[in-house]
Amino acid sequence: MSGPQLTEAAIGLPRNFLRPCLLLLVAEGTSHGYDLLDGVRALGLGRVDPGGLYRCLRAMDEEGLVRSSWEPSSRGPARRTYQLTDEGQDWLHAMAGSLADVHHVLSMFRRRYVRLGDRTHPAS
Amino acid sequence: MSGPQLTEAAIGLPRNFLRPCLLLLVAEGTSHGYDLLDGVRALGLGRVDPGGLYRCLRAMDEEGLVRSSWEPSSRGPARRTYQLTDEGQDWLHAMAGSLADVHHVLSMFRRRYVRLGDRTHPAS
DNA sequence: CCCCGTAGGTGCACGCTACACCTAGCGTGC
DNA sequence: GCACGCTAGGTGTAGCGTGCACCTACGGGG
Repeated sequence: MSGPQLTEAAIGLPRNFLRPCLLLLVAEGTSHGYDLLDGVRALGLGRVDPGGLYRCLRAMDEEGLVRSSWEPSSRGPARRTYQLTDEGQDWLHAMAGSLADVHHVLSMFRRRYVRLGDRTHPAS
Repeated sequence: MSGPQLTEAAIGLPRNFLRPCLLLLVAEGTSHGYDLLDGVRALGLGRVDPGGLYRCLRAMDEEGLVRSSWEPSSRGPARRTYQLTDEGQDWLHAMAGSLADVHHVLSMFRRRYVRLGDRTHPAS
């Protein structure tokens, strides 16, 4: 019963993709969680659940990749704002490297897939 | 203790990436598991464990994406050879579409990341 | 006979993910 | 003042893919 089992032909995003996304957004400008939620959605990740996002931010805070500070809001409850640390910047750089690798593998896959289609029904 | 937690700045490949890779390889030509192991490594996935690969093949067999048949080998034990079904081909096509989406998201990320670098230390 | 290489397979624990659900502050309308 | 809704942050938990370790079986050579 163990092993890959899908009822839909969907491929997920890379594992841990939320982290580099959040680091990137925080690097682009200090902001708070609820705002970052929109940011990651805009980055192309559809339907991100807030729970995972806050957990991710918390984890990165504890690991020292970001630093957080509570700031009162003029309207609504206080918000926790995040800023990137030097270590976080290093990680972002490293993760960008890994993502470039993934990007390369996907390009390879696509090439092979297209070539397969050419073989099946060669264009004029 | 739940939530993302990494000790190394590594991003994994997309979830379920083994499936489309195996479907692609089987589509390129009928072969057996032990051979596909080399195939996926050549596709860019480093260090694939045989266990997961066989489980994946078994699952796709049960789902009807591939069909398997035992064939005796001239030297060594018998091998299970796999061939793609029509349904498998549909899935491969659908997965290629999903992977194209992932590829696009990664491109977006990369653009944003590079632009961030330009802002940090603008080139002449 | 034992060992090595080929080929296929199982058990299990870890960790990310997704879904549901909850608390608390603040402003507005009744 | 109170209910309500919006903003903002947070927890609990089950599922499932993944990685690691380990195992069986066949065939050939020393």
